[in-house]
Amino acid sequence: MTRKSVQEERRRQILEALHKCLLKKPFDQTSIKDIAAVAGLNHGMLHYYFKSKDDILLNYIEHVIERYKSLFEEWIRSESSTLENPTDFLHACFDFMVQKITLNRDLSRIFIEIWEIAIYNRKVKEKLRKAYSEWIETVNLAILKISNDKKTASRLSWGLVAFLEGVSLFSVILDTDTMETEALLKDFQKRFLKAMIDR
Amino acid sequence: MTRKSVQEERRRQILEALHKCLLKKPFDQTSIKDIAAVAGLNHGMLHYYFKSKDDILLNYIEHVIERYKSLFEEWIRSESSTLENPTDFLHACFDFMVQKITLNRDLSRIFIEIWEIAIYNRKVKEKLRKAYSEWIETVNLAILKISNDKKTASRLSWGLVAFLEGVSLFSVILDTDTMETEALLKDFQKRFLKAMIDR
Amino acid sequence: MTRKSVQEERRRQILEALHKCLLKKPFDQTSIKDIAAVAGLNHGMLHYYFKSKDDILLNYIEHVIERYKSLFEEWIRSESSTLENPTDFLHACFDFMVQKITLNRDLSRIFIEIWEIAIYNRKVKEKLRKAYSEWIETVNLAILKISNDKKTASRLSWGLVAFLEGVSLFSVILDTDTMETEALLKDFQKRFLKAMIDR
Amino acid sequence: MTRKSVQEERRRQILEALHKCLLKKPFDQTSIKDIAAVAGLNHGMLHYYFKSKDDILLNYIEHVIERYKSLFEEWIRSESSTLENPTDFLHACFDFMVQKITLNRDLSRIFIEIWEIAIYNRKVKEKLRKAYSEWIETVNLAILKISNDKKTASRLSWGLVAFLEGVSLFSVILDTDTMETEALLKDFQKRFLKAMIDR
DNA sequence: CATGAATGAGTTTTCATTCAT
DNA sequence: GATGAATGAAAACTCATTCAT
Repeated sequence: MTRKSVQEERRRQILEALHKCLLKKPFDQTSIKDIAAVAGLNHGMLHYYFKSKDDILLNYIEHVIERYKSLFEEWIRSESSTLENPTDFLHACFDFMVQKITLNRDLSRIFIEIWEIAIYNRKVKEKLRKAYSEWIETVNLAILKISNDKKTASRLSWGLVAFLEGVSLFSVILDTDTMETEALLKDFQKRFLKAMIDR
Repeated sequence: MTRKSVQEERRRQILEALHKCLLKKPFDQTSIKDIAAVAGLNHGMLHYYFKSKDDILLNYIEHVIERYKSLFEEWIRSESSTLENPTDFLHACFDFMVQKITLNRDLSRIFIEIWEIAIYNRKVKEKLRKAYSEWIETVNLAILKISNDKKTASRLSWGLVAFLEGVSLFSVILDTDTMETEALLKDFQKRFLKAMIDR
Repeated sequence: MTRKSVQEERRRQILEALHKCLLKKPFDQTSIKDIAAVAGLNHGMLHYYFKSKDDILLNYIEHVIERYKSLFEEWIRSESSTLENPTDFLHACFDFMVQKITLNRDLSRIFIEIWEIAIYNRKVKEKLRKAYSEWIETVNLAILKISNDKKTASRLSWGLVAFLEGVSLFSVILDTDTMETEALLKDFQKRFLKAMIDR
Repeated sequence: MTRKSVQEERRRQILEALHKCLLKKPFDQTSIKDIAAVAGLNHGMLHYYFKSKDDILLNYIEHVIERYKSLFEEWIRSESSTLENPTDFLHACFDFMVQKITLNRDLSRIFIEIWEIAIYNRKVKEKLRKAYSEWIETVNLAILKISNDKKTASRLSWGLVAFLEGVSLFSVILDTDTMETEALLKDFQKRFLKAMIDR
């Protein structure tokens, strides 16, 4: 492994360790030593690879966002050819988002943590805003393929993503059964998404 | 002022100070001294009136939830007589929730903080779950007055509240213009709520 | 009750409350409020009746010492007439000390606390020294009635009281069964005390 | 210096600092910062090397007990060969205990502190009980070599150690001159120990 | 006399960060 | 590149004491 890649590997190790830590404790209550222990590294190393504890957080958030963004992009690339029908694509898109994001409990927990951080941290907020904007825009583009009402498409995409995040929040806070949440979303998809788009 | 009322006054002062603090910093980064300074009290007093920092938080959350619950109940009491038509009532109910809760930015910020705390704190989670369950149930009852499909009503109320919380989240995270958010919600109300209910 | 006696009554209440507290926690870990709660008084009153927390302690120690001193003196007064035989008196004296002091577990615990305080507190040490000196002198006088060897009598009394305090310590630290401790002391009395004195 | 030895060195430094502190102030009034100052360390280090203030105390007590236990064991190993006569051994044993323990004023002060702590602290009490039991047993074995009466040997050893601890207490509380205490103990040894054993 | 609100110094403990080895 | 010792700031919490009512 090249020197560069060792560095990258270590950095990823650390970010993944933070991920595991965040499933147990909020960031503020997670110490550098906690993360180091989970990463199997000496805590001094974390300061070698990152400027500060906050720097680790910032990189972690970027990392999570990137991961899901590329997952999405990859999926689009692989599916767009097979799903040429815009309506089918929109449905598949909804399915993907629901399965990979909304119903992913660990991810939901992590994002609630990230939302909170964003509220008080300008940099994190900016990253988050950008990520959500892109997500909404992707949905918007899919909707625009079957609807010419720009205003409606814009609001619909915004509202749809907001709805999914609300569902993700509730599934965690209310400990809703995943099957029931899924059924609810399917129901929603059948009735509303269809109705809306078919307008 | 009587002894009793000094006690109550001080406790309220402290909870309100925490409220102001939470608009600036997350709870974990808010020290007892910070709260005391905002409340204009000696920090020792906070331990005189509350068992611990956590006790302040728990009381604060209860206080916020109670405030909005009673606001809601009061509204229902004052409106239920004038809105005998179930559909009108449901719309008015939606309006109320949107205006007092969803579009209340400070409240939204505070709740994002509370969601995060709930993720890692059983007691807070329980309080939150109870509050949301009651809110959903209230909506459910309103829906049931115009629909006999229990399953649908249940999902609809759950989804509606989740949607509102998603919107509240996005309006804060994306810094969406309040007017636009309001318009979006009105749009939603016009198209979907109506459609759904009239089914 | 006169004003004076109310004062005295309150003071005694407080000292007795401290006594109860000391059976549970060391003085340093006993707060003024703890004592007040046990005494059934407002904690502010403790500062009205005593100069400071330390002042309560000093008065308490004096109080305990006085109580046992007067108990002893009273006993001597009541017994000295019936026990004219010096040897009988010495044995009765030993019995009294063993029963009232050495085997009194609560008292032993309290005195271990007082010893410790005395180590670091000149005033307490002085009080304690005086009390032990008087005790030893009392025993010395009893011994001198049956022995003319002043040096031996002096050492014997000193050693005897030291022994009793060592036994009291061990009965508490080693949780020795009281019956066994008593038997041991009886044994000691039979063999040594007798032997020594009869010399 | 190796890593390991730095650790050990620091820990010893801290325990010795506590020792010095305890000669001046009771443990409860000795702060972590006091100990750190005497040890010449940053107070944060004390929490690096020990879990808590209580952990320091527990280790200190163990350390003191171990030190005297091994001193004793070492002495026995070196003397047992030269003192084959059981009576001589018992006398030498008594001499050793008197010189190293009973007449050691600093040690006596420290132990009065430890007794007090033991009264309210189960762990400390257990350690102390074990140490005294072993000490008593050692004496018991020495006595059994010259006496076949098990019951008497057992009581004698218990009483002898209690006596020595009582003397140690009095020498500190009454500020008895060390020479006089020593003479008293020699006297005791001559008369009683001999008498007892020769029975 | 009695109350309990208020003060402020002091305590243990945690931790991000630095740095010599 | 590692390691772990060291620092120092800051946290929550306790409490003797004072004092207005």
